[in-house]
Amino acid sequence: MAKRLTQQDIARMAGVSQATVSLVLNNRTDGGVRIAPETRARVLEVIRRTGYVANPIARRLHDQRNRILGVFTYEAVFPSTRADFYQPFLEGIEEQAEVAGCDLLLFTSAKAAEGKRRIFSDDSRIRLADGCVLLGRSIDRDDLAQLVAEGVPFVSIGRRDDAGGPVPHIGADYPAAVRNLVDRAVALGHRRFAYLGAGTGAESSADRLRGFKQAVAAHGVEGTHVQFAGLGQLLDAGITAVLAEEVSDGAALVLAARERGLSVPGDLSVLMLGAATRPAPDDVQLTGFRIPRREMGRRAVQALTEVLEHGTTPRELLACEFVEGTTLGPCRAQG
Amino acid sequence: MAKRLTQQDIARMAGVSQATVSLVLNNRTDGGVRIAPETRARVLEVIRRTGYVANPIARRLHDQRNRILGVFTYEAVFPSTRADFYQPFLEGIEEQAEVAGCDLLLFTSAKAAEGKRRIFSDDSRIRLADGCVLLGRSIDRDDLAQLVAEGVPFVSIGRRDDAGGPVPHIGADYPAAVRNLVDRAVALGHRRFAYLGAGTGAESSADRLRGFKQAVAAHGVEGTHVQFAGLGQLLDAGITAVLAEEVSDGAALVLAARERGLSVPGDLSVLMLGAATRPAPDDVQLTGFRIPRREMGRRAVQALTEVLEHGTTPRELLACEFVEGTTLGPCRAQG
DNA sequence: TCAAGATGCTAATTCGAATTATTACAGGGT
DNA sequence: ACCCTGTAATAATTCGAATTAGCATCTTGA
Repeated sequence: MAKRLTQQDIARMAGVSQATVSLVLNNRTDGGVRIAPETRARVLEVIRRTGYVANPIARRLHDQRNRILGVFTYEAVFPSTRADFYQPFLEGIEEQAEVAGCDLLLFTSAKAAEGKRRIFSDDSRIRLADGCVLLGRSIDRDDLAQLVAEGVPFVSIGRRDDAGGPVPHIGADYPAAVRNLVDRAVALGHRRFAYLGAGTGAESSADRLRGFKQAVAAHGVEGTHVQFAGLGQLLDAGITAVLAEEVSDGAALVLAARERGLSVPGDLSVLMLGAATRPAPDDVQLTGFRIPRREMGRRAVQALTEVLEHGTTPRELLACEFVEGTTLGPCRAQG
Repeated sequence: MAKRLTQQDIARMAGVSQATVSLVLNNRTDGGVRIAPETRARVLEVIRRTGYVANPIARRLHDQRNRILGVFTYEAVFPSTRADFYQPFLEGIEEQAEVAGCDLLLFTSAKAAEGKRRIFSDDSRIRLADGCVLLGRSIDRDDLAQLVAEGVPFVSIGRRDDAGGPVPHIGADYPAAVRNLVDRAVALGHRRFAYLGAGTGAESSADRLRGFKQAVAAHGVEGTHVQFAGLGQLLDAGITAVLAEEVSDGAALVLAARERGLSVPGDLSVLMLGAATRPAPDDVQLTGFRIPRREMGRRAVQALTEVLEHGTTPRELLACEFVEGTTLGPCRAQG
């Protein structure tokens, strides 16, 4: 394996110093730096002849930045079972990283204890990158707290509660998105709502439920929260509009209603709160909203560069776009 | 902007010298190096508390190892239009990188001149990684030659022709896979074959066509190569079995035949040569073979570690699995 | 003629971690 | 006291390029 040429080698060949080679190479003319045209030409000629290129490693050592942005996930991102969830985020991340001229480091080495990666372990590699984007439905609280405490530059995709300090994040504005859906349903005459789903655990779940509660309170209408529920229970309770946290649950409701000969949205309106984490049938056009995943990825990388440059703590919620499906209609229950 | 911690910082906090920190960090016990257990513990404690990791840049400047493997592609890998192609490879790459305890560096910074990234540019970052996996249907010949010439450790996914020297690669054994298809068709009575597709350009295309020519020659049957062809031309020429390089082309043929009231494989057998680079209708079950993409990704990373450890030049073709579809049947043309 | 200024280049240092050579200090034996 | 042998840690150097301070040498102008 032929040894790489160094600036020292070039300098020797051109009969100048290493410093001169560097100055010529970087075309420096500012601040009292002067190189005679013939010297410059001589150096350039040697460089041209030898095909020398600066060693990027050495170059990077000098400035502080590695131009590497980390992407941490608790699980592998490429398996097809996971691709649906991660892919849109990653698309945005990649796009913006390209703009920023940074490379992306996927922390595949993070040892998986109990099937789940950890950010901090015996030899955490998180600081290999200049900064890091965190990706996942929920992030370990202790990991987050440690990141904050240690001042690791990072941005979470998805809003996060404080963890010993504010957590920089780019999230989706679920409360507003859910309120919007309730507003529309109320305008169509609905008065009895149900929120179907966990509504707790991950911030994304809690935020949706919070938006739901705010909205029903604001309108003075009835709103109940059920973790699981069959179609029968909902109908028995006089519910006319269901907001399903999981798209697949919403879709299941629609299918169940159809099987019973009920009409959606005639007899029941079903709204979905964002995207699926489980596969959903695609023959049901649920009304709801779309999470701007790709945009979140982009903004997260932008935010990360802000963190790196100004040490700020950016927090931002992006609006979710309303999706006009076929499962929201006027309430025609007995009034 | 929180400055990165250095070994010097750790040393100060632990009340030792930078050299000691390095020795502890690398767990050096050989060659007369001794660190008192309590000193070691103290240093490790500071490291643990601060979450310090060695700057990969500095480390790489000195010796040669980051435990970072690069992944180079000429285009973004995450956009959904590209995900189908890259994802299975990446899945294998990620899986094996995890086994090897390495992180993956996606070269998103490579500036896109004319819409295409280049491996080598003014400030190539390819050497940030210990080694690199190259991914793409075709790889620029000049880039390849330069990689070989400069002794950059890398492995190409997909067979590559020599470029100023042998190119390390993990490919799919297209010739064997295509020969196998022809063998089966001949056994079913087919005597007039057509190869539909480019058959040139990327090695993967050329390899398929080569396998086709070998097979028809070996059997002494008729085989023609057409870049584009309508169903009519093929039938007029008495072709009974078509091997389509592009899955979508094969599927189109089948649909065209059905529209004409012809039976596949009754009147015409259609075989597909691997996977789709363009979307194909999924209601046609083409007979052909499956490219072991994920396995190729895995093996490429394994091969790369071999390159790194022993400086070898691994070249290997993986077998493609036969896919029993519904479009290959006995030849019932006039015989 | 001699200081002031311009010109052209280089020595020395820096970045962060790894390594080698070396020092410092015990305690033990004579 | 003196030498020897472990033991424990550090100073100094290295990698390749970028940068700064500074040293020669040559022009000018008074």
